[in-house]
Amino acid sequence: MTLSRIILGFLSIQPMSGYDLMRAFATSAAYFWHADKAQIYRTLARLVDDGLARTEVIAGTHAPDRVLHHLTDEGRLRLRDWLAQPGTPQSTRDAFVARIFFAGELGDAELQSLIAARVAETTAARDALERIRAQTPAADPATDRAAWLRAMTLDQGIREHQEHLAWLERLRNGIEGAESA
Amino acid sequence: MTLSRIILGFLSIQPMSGYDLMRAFATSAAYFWHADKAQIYRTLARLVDDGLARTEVIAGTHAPDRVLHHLTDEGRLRLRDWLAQPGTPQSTRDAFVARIFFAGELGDAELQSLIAARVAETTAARDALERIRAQTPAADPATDRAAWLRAMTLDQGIREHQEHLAWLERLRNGIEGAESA
DNA sequence: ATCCGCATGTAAGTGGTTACATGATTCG
DNA sequence: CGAATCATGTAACCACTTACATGCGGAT
Repeated sequence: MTLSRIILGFLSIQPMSGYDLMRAFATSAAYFWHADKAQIYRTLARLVDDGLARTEVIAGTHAPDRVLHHLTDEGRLRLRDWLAQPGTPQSTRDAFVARIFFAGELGDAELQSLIAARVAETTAARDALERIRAQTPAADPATDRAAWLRAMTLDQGIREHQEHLAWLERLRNGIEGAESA
Repeated sequence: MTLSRIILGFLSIQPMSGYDLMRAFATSAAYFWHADKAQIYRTLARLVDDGLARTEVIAGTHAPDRVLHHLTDEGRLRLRDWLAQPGTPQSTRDAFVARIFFAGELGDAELQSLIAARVAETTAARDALERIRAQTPAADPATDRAAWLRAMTLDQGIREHQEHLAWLERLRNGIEGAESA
């Protein structure tokens, strides 16, 4: 359900192919939603079946055909309904934090190596978001609210990764301190 | 998979019934993992089938029977394997942030009411975590690392909720500023 | 020639949610 | 005496992941 509405959201910005959406989920949407390509193609097919999107085939000139998906009027209405709906409280799931919670029995070296791997992942994710932000013109809430809201979610994504890195650093220091004590 | 390992993690602290686990997921684990009761009972049954846990029925004296689940030696090994494994990068999913990302077409009032609802939710979640922390004795990494790691995840949960509230406040202010301009 | 990126999808399996079901105890 | 909480589970459905599958064009 949420995935289908997020796809409608992207189509409301511009018509997109399944592949375009894959890239959107891997980049701009990475901070708030993840979607697999199998899911994307399946969901697009359902949106077309339900009349919320329609397809337009662009013959490949020097590339494979692209199947562009346009939002229909019905689709735009449904998107709006979803946007205005107060969300059901979301369900957090983070396997790394779960590991740390139960990691009392692990040795110092194992813990530090888990943390180091996570630092690398988080840094890469933050840098990817920062690269997107660098390509995005500054936006003002009064003149272009849609762009401003997108910039605000991006900023928050970067900030959260930054906070997460600070936490990992505190963990690292705590373990080191205990080791030398 | 991750759910089954988290359950092993809880059983490694103490034997628990399905109901105990439900409460654990609703309280101490709320920050990093959510699990439905149907899932919990199904997964517990599978752990027993696979020999990673065993049951002990406690006859109810003035309450229904409880089925306590104990970790087996095999279960403890598998838990350790999972803990030491470098995690597959997790997949974020937050429907609220997704809404904000696409909410350009919503009116000020609708946006503010979405934000207000989220502030209420997040405040409640943060307060619930703070109540748990208040009941938890301070832990030191050198003396009781397991307790210290649990306290660190709890702290980080609280801090993230706090950060989220600060972001919601910036959103609120931006919308208000644009309105009056 | 070979690899990488573009572009599309299907099939099978696993994980997660919602609705259905039951019955005792405790508190107001 | 009614509602909430404790305690257990099942069935059906829906969402998500992983592996399989194909083929073109451009770069090295």
